[in-house]
Amino acid sequence: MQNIRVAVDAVVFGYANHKLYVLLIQQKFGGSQLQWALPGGLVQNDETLKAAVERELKEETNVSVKYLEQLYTFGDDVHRDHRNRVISVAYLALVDSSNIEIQANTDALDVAWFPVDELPDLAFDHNTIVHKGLQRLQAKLTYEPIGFDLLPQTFLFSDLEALYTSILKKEIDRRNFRKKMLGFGILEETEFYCQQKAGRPAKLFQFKPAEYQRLQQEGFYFEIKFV
Amino acid sequence: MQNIRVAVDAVVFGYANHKLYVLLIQQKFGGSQLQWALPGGLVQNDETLKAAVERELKEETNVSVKYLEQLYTFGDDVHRDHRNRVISVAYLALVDSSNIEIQANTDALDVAWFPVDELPDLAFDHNTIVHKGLQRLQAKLTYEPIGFDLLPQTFLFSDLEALYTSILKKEIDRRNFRKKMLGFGILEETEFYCQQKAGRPAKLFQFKPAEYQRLQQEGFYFEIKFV
DNA sequence: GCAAAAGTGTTCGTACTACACCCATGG
DNA sequence: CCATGGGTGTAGTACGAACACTTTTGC
Repeated sequence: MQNIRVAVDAVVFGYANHKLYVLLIQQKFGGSQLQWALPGGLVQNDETLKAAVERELKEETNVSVKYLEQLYTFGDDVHRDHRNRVISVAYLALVDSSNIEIQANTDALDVAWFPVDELPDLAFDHNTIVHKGLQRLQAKLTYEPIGFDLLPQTFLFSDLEALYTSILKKEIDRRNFRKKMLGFGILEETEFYCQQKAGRPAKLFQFKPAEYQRLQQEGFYFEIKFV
Repeated sequence: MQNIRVAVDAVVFGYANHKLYVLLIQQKFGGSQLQWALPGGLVQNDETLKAAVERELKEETNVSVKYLEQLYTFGDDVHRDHRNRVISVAYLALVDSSNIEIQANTDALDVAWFPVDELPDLAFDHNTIVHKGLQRLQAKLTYEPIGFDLLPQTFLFSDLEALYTSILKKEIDRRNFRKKMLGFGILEETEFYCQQKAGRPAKLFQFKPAEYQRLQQEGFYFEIKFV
């Protein structure tokens, strides 16, 4: 008789201060040590996997995501939990973290953003899962315009550029980057300018998803490459 | 109480006659209509997901694969089976089908290769799974040298080319293709020639995985693009 | 000698790379 | 007037795209 539990976990990325962050929680019923973990939990009998992720995120962290895709299913750690074997379907989520109030909801003791480069030891195999999520994000950034899901609706070009360079850990020429991005025709200049920090005011841009879809159907491919 | 079963299914691709094939089985205890289905079955409590796939493939079809990767987890059809909900972790497998004797083993009534373009109605959501597998294969062909896992160890350049054009359904210039492929430096000319069918005899080539790995670590990227 | 498939080079255009100076604002 | 970050153009190069004839064999 099969005795395996099915869980979902979410790697939720946010971007701020020129750094990539992961959303972590401390579970109420953690037992032994209070380790940080990815938000997630068991799937209910009558809900889809995706619905389960969304429910857990709401219950535990109060975020709602801008982008969500299935990442990978981790099920090879046969003894991850000593009572029942658990396999975990991991999801990758992106949020505009500037626009979000996280809070520990009913099921979580605490919730916080951690810079992805400075993670503590996480529960179970969650470090592995985050790593896989980061790899996926890095790969997808180069061939799908998903970076915009980490930014506010209108954003500065310099932020977009910093997002790419910091997540991919590669340098890039500012002029070439701008030329290429604008060349796609999927960005729109707004009439607004940034409330300055210093220096010359910068135009705010926004991503045009509809235009991207249209172009895509014509055989257009988004692609940002670095040396 | 959670009541969900965990299964694995494999999309096994083979290549022959300039066509891509999928390996299908008819299950012994299919119940109602005898539909064709992907090889697969329930995961045992103490085996990894990958081991489960390999076991089922052996039990049902007697193939051993050259390439195996996790594809996607299908779990949103809450009523796929009316007694228990089942989620299925699908794997993508590639075999050198010229070198394989398939046979219905203990658990299968019948086993056969079907051209991927002429599939019957499959059990459950298996048509969807095959489709996803095909998409993944098409994508990976262009940025990883996995086409070789569908070919015999030594092969003709014309076969390699036909593999690409038929799976990706795009034309390509023979000279440019050859130039590019050889330019990578991951192929080796053997001293053998093809037993002719007609025309000028053709050299046999082989893939050098070790050389590919070496280059990869130096930052080399395999990439085959089409218009 | 002809049918069938294999093998091979060059030209052209495009797209990426590298690179440095001026601009607009706030303090 | 200076510090800060924003905005812009050009020249060189390398790579992909297009394209057609010769070679070797079997029959």
